[in-house]
This record gives sequence, structure tokens and C-alpha cells, in this order.
Amino acid sequence: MTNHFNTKERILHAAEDLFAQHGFAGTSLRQVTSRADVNIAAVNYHFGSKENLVHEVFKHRMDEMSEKRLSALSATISNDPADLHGILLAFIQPALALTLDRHGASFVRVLARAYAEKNDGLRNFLSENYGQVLREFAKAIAVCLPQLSKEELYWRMDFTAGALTYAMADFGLIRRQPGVTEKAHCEKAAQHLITFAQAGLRA
Amino acid sequence: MTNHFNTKERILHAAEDLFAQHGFAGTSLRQVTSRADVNIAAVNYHFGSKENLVHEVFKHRMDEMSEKRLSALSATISNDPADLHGILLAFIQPALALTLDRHGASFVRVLARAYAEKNDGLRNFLSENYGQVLREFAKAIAVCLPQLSKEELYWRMDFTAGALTYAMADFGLIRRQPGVTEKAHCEKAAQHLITFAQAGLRA
DNA sequence: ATACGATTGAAACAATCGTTTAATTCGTTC
DNA sequence: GAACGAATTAAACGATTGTTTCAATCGTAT
Repeated sequence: MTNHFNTKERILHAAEDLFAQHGFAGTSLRQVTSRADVNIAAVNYHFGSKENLVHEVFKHRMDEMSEKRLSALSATISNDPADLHGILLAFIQPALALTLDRHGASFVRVLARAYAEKNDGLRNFLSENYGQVLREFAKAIAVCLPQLSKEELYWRMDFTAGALTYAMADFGLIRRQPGVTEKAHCEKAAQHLITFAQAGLRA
Repeated sequence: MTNHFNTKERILHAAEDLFAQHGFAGTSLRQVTSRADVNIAAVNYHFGSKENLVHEVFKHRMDEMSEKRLSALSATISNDPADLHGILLAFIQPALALTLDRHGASFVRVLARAYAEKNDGLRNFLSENYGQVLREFAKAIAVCLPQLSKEELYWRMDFTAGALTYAMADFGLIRRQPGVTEKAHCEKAAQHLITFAQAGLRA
């Protein structure tokens, strides 16, 4: 059962893990191909370049997460357009759910890293595919909080996204306790974050 | 007036800028020494190694920020131990003030990057010199919000720190408008963040 | 079985990496 | 001004980087 994945998928998974651990520049293609147990030339054969591999790693997870977020959002607001709690859950849950998957957890860290990258095409690539999702959520939240100015709403959404990224990547003081399962830790994080963000947004 | 700084300081400043732009692994010592206009050997002469240079870049700003935070904290709570707004200001203001300084603004990005680094000694180095400051603030906030469990408090402080990091590094949707000065943008960020975090903490 | 495009393999490419060496220059002290 | 340690310089070190080459191998359709 060890490896029914093909070369391209094995490279993607190995890259995801290693990028999460050592960053993009800090990970060599030889590390990737060694972990994936493929030849070094396979990267440039299947992905063209290292930079392209980075983009593919992102697209792979990001598209999935954005789709889940948007479908959860539309399901929530079609039921009750003013359900702020549900909207926040639609935003947060797909992100935190990633941490339950072994490679997904790595991607979460990759994502946190990407936010720290400034100049590279990575940030543009990210805001292009991701900005639209954020704007959809902004519209939905604006319905719940009509008294909030657009400027204030954007600020608070940024703060929420920051808190989410921080929590997902397991930064800060809070760490998962040894006796607590990953899944339980994750659900607790979502619950606390929604409470926090909802109060902050309503402030 | 161009350069009254000595070699060591020029290296520190150049490294700060470049680490912010391209990350630690993504920045070569030749880039650093080229921008600092010093010989390549100067880095290993003055700092011993690249890793040590990274640590020095951190220590330089971090000690300053921690000191400002703690003195602002003690000034606030000696006046009114239950002044949550003041406590949050003591935490947020010194961080955002960094963005007013040219190299300080770079350091803010460096800091955001550091949070994304997982395994390296950098994170340990950071939590050693930084964890104590966070714990001081946790104690002060606990006085304001005695009904909050320790676990809940830590979660919400993590979220606050995440939102702060995110806002400082200029991620997300919000960007400084062309007509707004850096200082005004910074003050507005602090004001919004405190409102948001205070409501979240009191939730 | 043969042929053929897709994939993998071992090896090498030039370029750049962090670091070191040894000679030279600078600033200070006697 | 001689002397001496600190600081800077040019040059090179071996190791590793991303990428390329070309032959060997694989799977599939004829």
C-alpha cells in the first residue's frame, strides 16, 4: 500500500512537506526528488522548473479550499443571509480541515510562508486566485453588519485572516497538548477563533 | 550624509532589507555585502556565520521592541490595572511604530517570515527571548478579564498576535492608500486592531 | 514481435553558495 | 616613525544549486 502514486504526485507531496519545513528557497530539488524517490530530472520533466513546481503545489490545494469555502458560503447564506457564525465557519472550516490531512497540514504552513513572500510572483498569483474568494465573503459579511463601513470591514477581515493563518500554522503560545488528538485540537481552534472573530467583527 | 555607519551596521541594515524581501535562505551573503558595499569576507569576520547574522538582525530590533512594550505595559497598569485598551496599545504600538522607520519596516516583514520558519533554531531563539514578554501581557490581561480561563486567554492572545503580524506586514486586502501617509496609515491600523482585539478578548 | 512516444536513469553542465586563506591597509599606541 | 592589532581586500576553496543531455527503459498500439 506504500506507493500507488505516480511520479508527479509523489513529487507534489514531497515538495509540499519540504516547502513547509524549510521554505521554498530553503528546499533543494534534490531533497524533493530524494524524498519522492524519483530521479532529479523528473522535476524539470514534469514541471518545467522549480518555480513552476511551487505554483503547482499551491494551485493543487488552493483551488480545493476555495471551492469548499464558496460552496459552504452559498449553502449558509441561502439558508439565512444574516448567519454571521455560519459565514465565518464557511471561511474557517475548510482551512482548518486541511490540517487533518497529513500533507494538508504541511500545505497550511506553506500558505503561511507564502504570506511572508513579498515581491515574488507568488503573491500576485495568490491574490489573483484568492482575492475573489475574500471579496465574496466580504459581501456576505456586509449583509450581516450593514452598519460597518467598507473600510472597517476590510480591516477586520484582514485581522480575521491573520488570526486564522496564525492559528493554523501553530504559531504562538498555544500548542496542541500531547493528550489531545489533532482533530479535537482543530475543532477547538475553530470554535475559539469563530467566537473571537465574531465579537471582533461586531465590535 | 550617505553613510556614516560602520561596516557591521551597514551589513545589519542591508541584511534586514534583503531578508525581508527574499527571506533568509533566499538571500545570499554576496547580495548582502554588495548592498552594504563591503567585502564578502566581512560577514564571517564580524558575525562568524550567516546563521549568526540572522540572529543578530533579530536581536537588534527585538530587544528594542520588547523593552518598549514592557515599559509601556508597566506604565499603563501602574496607573490602572484594568485598562485593557491601554494594555493592548502597549502591545501593539511598539510593533507598528517599527513600520515608520525604513529599516524597521523591513524588520516587520522579517519577523513575519520568522513565524513561518518551523524547525530552525530561529523559532526557539524567538520564543526564548519573546515568550516572556507574551506571558507578561497574558498576566496583565488576565487581571482585566478574570472570568476568562487561561486556555481561552492564550487562544485569544494568539489570535491578536496573528492579526497584528498580518496587519504589520501589509498582507491581505488592505493596502495603504496613495494619499495617506505611512504614519497615518499606521495609526489607523493600531486603532482598528485595538477595537477588534478588545472586542474579541471580551467576547 | 515491432515500432514509437512517454517516462526514467546516470552523469554532467555552468553558476552560485557559504566559508576560508593570506596579504594588505588602516588606526592607534608607544 | 616604528610597531602591532584590527579591519579590509582579492582570490580561491569545496560543496551544492537548478538545469540539461542523452541513452536506457517502459507501456501501448499496430
